[in-house]
Amino acid sequence: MQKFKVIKTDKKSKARRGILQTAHGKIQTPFFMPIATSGAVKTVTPEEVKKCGAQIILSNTYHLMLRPGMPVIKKAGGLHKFMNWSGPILTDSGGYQVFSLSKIRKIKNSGVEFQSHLDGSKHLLTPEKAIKIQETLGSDIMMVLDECPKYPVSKSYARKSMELTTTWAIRSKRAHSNKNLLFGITQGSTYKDLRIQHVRELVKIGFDGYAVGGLAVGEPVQKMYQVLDWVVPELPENKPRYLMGVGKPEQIIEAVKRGVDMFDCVIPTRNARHGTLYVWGNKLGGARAFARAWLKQGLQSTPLGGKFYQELRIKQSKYRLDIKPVDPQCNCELCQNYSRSYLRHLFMTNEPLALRLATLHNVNFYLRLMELIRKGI
RNA sequence: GGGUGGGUACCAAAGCGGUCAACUGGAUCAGACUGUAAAUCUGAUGCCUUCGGGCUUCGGGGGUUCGAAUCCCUCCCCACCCA
Repeated sequence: MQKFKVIKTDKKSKARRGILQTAHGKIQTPFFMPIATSGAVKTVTPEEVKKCGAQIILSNTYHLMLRPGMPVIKKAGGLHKFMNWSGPILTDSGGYQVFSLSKIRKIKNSGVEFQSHLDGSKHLLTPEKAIKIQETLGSDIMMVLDECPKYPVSKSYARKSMELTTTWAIRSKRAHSNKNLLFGITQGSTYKDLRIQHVRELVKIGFDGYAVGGLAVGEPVQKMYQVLDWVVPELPENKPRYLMGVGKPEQIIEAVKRGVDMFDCVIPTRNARHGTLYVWGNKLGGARAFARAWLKQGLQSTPLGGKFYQELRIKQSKYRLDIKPVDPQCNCELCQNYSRSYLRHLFMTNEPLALRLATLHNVNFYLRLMELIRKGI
């Protein structure tokens, strides 16, 4: 059975629309996954996330392994039931924690040994174990365990790391025992020959989809786009492509134009909690035409100096007396009912409501963005 | 009326002869955030600056000293206790 189908391709770019079939339903691509690392999109409920238009969310193997632990998940009947999210869930393998928690982990051939940031206990996460945990979670899209190296890395290290990731990919695939999707993750840092070599290796192993990993870890954005230009053409047309951890709105568009179908990022949720709100920078009236323009003309020709949106830092004092909504064009709970002045007040007084409203707004923005992108293709 | 303890930057609060424009919180201001150890983190917060430094501050006034937020005198104010 074909689980991914491209239904439309853009004429002027490599952008494409598609449908990805998962155990918990179909997803329109390109899509964005709000992040629920520990089984919750911070500060909001799954019902609210769904209402924002989320088709799928992302969760994390490493964090759920430590807390609540698999016995709890098993007792609940899987992560979907545990957190009351009935849509698809993609789970990251813990590979990103190799990067983000680099101070408390050791890489071995067998896997990654983490020293828990919670209680100091040691946990060896092997490729097999990562798959097993993800199967226990009931993940619809599982990711192979990989090593996400920092930027910059020496070529020799990048090669070594990449080779390890390949052997882990093979072991992951071998351990994969249910019908849910398993994605490979391509690495190779910013080295062209490594990137190309690695995609080819992974395609040869064969996965349900392919992720481009190891990006947005500090490299210049142009390099990130360049890596996509090397890697995506090597990927099969009939498999979904996932750019892990990206990104800012314009980066998502640039990646879609390069043929990427899937995204996730903490930016909308984390920045919301930190008081940065995403606001459309131009009329959304002719949304479809507008989106099409972004895709075809590129961002240089769009308004606001290449940006079609603004980052509104609501804590700035200039919003103290601003009684306008955060974004008059937005239909979220925040913008429909509350002023900038009030939201700023909620932030300044540390009211938890601030985080919730801001999160709903940003998630709404990102999902709306994806909707426009899909319409534009 | 008597006694005791105090008055330090926007607030709170350290400092008790030089290394003090003054620890530390808070508040405020600005910035960062990319497969979430993040409702977090970084920086700024007397005035001026050619960024070397310069100038005016620790309730008011006076004094001691080479030198005072720090010691002495005096005045003002505050808190608590006793009458």
